[in-house]
Amino acid sequence: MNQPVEDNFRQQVQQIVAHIPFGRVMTYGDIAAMCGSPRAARIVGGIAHYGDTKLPWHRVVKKNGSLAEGYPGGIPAHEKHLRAEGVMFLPNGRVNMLEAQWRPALEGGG
DNA sequence: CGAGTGACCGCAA
DNA sequence: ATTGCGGCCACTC
Repeated sequence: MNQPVEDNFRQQVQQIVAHIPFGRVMTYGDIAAMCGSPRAARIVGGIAHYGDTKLPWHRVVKKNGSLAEGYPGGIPAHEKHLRAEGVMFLPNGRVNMLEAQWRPALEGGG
């Protein structure tokens, strides 16, 4: 249960992002924190740009619920992809962090 | 190997 | 709600 992935930061990021369930979203800061560096939020974004582009990065949003700007296609595209998964959006153009934000800790408690 | 960069975050006015 | 500034850490050229 304890893989030596501690040396691979992006390995974890990609791992987590690849485990984000359908119709859910995660924040850069949270993902970074899960990797051990809560201050590496921007690095998570960087990995999204340099790392494996085959991952569902569109399920990753900012802490305030807004979408990423450097997304391939722009926020308009990022939004569409999320909406395509059933993610609810607010009238201000942000994601409903109350329903979409994924909570891995609740997956085992319900 | 060295220096710069970035799909961010938090605080203050 | 908006604007301005620093920090932080891994990745790339």
